[in-house]
Amino acid sequence: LGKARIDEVAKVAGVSKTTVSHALTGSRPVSPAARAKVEAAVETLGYRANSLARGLRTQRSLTIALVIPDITNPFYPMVARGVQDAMGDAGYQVVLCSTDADPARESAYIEDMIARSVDGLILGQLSASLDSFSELVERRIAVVTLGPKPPLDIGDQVMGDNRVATTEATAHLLRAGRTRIAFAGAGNETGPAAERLAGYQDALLSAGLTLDPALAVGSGYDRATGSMSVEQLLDAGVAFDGLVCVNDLSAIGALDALRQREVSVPQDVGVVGFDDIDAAELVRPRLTTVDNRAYEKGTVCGRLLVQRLSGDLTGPSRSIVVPGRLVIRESA
Amino acid sequence: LGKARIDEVAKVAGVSKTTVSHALTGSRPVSPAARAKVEAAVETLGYRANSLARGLRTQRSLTIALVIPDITNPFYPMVARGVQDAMGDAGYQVVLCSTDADPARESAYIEDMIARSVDGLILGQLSASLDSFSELVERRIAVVTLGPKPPLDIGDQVMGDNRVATTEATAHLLRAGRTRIAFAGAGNETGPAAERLAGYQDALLSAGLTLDPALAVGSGYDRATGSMSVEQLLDAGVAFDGLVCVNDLSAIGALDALRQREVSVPQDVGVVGFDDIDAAELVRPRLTTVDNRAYEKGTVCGRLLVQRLSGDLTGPSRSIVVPGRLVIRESA
DNA sequence: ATGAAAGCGCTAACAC
DNA sequence: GTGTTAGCGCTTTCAT
Repeated sequence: LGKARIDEVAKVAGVSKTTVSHALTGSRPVSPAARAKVEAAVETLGYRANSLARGLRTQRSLTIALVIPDITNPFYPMVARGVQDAMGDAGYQVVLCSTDADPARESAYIEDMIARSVDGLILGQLSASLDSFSELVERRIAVVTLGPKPPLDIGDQVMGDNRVATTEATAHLLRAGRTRIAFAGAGNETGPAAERLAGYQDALLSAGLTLDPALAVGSGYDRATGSMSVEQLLDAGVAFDGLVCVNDLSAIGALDALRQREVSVPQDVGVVGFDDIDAAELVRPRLTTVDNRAYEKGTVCGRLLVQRLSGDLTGPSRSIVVPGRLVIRESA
Repeated sequence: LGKARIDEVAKVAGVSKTTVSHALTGSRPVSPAARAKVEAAVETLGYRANSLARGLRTQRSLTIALVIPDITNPFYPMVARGVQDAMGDAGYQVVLCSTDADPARESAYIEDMIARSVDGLILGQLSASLDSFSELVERRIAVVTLGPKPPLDIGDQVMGDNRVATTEATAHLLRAGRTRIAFAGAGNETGPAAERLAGYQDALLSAGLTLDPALAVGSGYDRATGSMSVEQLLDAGVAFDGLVCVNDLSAIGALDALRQREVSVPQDVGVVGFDDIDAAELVRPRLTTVDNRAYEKGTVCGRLLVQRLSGDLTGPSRSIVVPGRLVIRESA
């Protein structure tokens, strides 16, 4: 049991390999009688087609790879689950590759996945050189990118709306009557920070406020970013009654620093984060933040890829935005 | 570029397919001259061996699958990273399969991975029927299990020491002079809870205390488990000055309930958790807990599998314990 | 040190 | 509706 090949199934069923193959894949009509015999033989032998051989022959592996920068970042496991849920039903196997944000590793994974004849690729964050990408284009491998627009058009993209969502989060602070609103993580050159900062500025401007550079502080995406931002503001004697943080981790750091300096949240200062990581609900006060909808992004990526692979979707690359959603808790 | 096959490399290099193959895999001596020509041809053509064809021929895929119950449980991503770090250097590709704790899905994944000729399997939590397992044994696929001892001997195992670690955590409470120590999550039938409860009891007994059934409350592994346990104790008027929780999530729930009932931690009650999830450091007071060493467990699994696959390790299944480590923070 | 040829297990023309 | 046969791209005897 377990190591049977298609010839044996054919022999036991009393038909040819061809018929077994077609009965199993449904690639051409098979008489009910033959089908029944094949199914019985498969059952008794515990047969399962060798997918290496099948893939070699068909040039399709029913496998797609999800390449992400960091599997320990809780955002990506949720994305992965969404992708799996969207593609599993279509019969695709999802292979997860975590690159640790190392461009060399990303290239290596992509090349390896090509060598393994994956049918498609979902790239969670682009850092690799364009070399690997051009190969993707040449080989006509279906690609979906998750995140900001890549320099080269290599496939469909799904992205968030950092700017709009942050505008909304900032507006929430404004609606509470706050007017001196700071931004923690303003100094980041790369990543989504710039868009979030812009969204924050949009909100202030459309509320008729002026931008005070003294209120835009800090850089990075970790807890230290938040605490240092708060300390910088406090030490400089900059008055503020609201704080928009570049992400949840920095917001949690900010909460720490505010508690330490005996500034009460949300009474004295309202704080909002971005991401809605698990910890946002665990800290006290519970963090008001923007749900970046990792799971939904995963399902959108998966559906897009399935459509491309099945030919249901053709034509130029699409770009889909999955809007963030404000989650109001206690911190603002 | 990119779609070259071995014949083309051979032609460009002016040698036979055979020589190209051996030059690339090192499976037999090749003259320096031939090797140089092959390498040049590979370079110019951007050749990469098709791993489906290679696997079909060699019956090895240099791929192993890591089957885990839930990718959104932060424990497993850390394990995955450990496995990857341990196996990547040996040239193995790690494929992650998340089963959502669904036995059917687990079986399906295992069978699928067999069909894909994976060389080995790391099983993060056993729930599948023994059917799939027996096939693993028949096919002599290398298996490492992570977690409690499986009913059938299917390979090496690496596990934690829930009991001993919980004894240590409880002893930490005892050393602080606490004598009325409760356990939250005592009602769990399955999983690691039973071992942890036993460890807690061990500690009390060896401190010369008697076990008060009124102090063993709650069931489950989530935050509600912890809050409800605390409320049950408080409502029943059971005095306690220490609380051992079955895991961090329940400990965080307990912290919530204690704050709500105005019991101060660690002054009135010392609280310890288990797992050391990220949130343990994020809650206030910071949670004292047991680091279950996910990354180390992953590397141990990976190393074990590499040794089995390379033949460096033979003989009966081994069982390796990765001890937990007490992390003292503020809650006790 | 090198090559010719067989074949891993499967599917898909092509014939009937 | 079914079977025969030729490969998919690679490794590996076996022969030189």
